[in-house]
Amino acid sequence: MLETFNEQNEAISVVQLVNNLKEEMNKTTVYRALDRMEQEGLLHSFTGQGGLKWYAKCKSGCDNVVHNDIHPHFQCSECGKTKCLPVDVSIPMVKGYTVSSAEVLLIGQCPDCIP
Amino acid sequence: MLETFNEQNEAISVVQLVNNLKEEMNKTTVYRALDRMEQEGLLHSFTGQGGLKWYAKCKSGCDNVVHNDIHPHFQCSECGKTKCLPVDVSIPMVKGYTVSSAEVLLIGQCPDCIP
DNA sequence: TAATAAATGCAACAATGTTGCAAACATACA
DNA sequence: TGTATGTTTGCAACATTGTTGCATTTATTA
Repeated sequence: MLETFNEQNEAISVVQLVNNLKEEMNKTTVYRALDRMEQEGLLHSFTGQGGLKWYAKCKSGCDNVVHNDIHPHFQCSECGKTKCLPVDVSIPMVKGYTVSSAEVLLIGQCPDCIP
Repeated sequence: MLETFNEQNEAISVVQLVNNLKEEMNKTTVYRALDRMEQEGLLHSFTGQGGLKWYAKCKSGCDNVVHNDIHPHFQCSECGKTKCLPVDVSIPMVKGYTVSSAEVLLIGQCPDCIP
C-alpha cells in the first residue's frame, strides 16, 4: 500500500485507495491501515473538495505526536490531481484565539491542465 | 431560516441546521434552500473538521457569480464554534499553477475556551 | 508448541448528502 | 374566477463515506 504512495508523488483520496485495493483488501482494512500510518507519521491527511479525505506521504520530521509538515494542498479542478505544495504558509494570528493547526486548500488548474 | 443566521453571528453546520429545523421542514428542503442562498450570494459555504459542510452569511459584495468574501474560518476544537475571521489571507502563488480559490481553516481555541 | 497480540474480513450499521416523483403552493393571465 | 404554468416542498428511496462488533486468521513471543 505504501508502494502506491511512493510510486505516484501525489496525494491519494481514500475513495481512490479503497477502489484500487478492493480486490486485495477490505475497505475496513484500508481505513485502519491509513489511520495507523498517520499515527506513525508516515502519512498525513487532509480534506479535499467535497469534504473527502486525502492522504499523502510525510516528509521526515513527523512522528506519532507532531506532524511538523504544515503546507498547503493543491487540488486541480480539471483533472482532480492533488498535491502537497512545498511552500510556507503564513498562518494569521488572530487576537483572542489560539491557533493550533491550519488547513489550506488551494483550488485551480495544475500545470498539466493550464491551456 | 435566514433568521437563524442573523441571530447568531457564526457559521452553522448543515448538520445543526437539519437538526434544528427538522420539525419545520424536510432535510431535502434545507439542503436545497442552502444551495439557493449560496447561489444568490446570501451565504457562503466551507468545509469544517471532519469534512462537514458549514454555511455563514456573506458580507455585501457577493453575488451569484463571485464570492468576493475570501477569508479564513476558525473552528474551536473545544466548543465547536465556527466563525468567519475578518482577516486577510495571503494566498501563495505557486509557479506553474493557477489558483482560483482557496480555503483556509484554522483549528484551535476560541476566546471563550482559552483557560 | 502453546499463549498472546495484532491484523483482517465481513456484515451491519450510521451519517451525510442526492434524486425522482408526486403533491402543495404560488403566480400570471385570459 | 378559472386555468395554465412554474416553483417549492415532502417523502421515500438511494448512494457514498465512514465506523463498529465480532469472529477468524496471521504474526509474535515465550
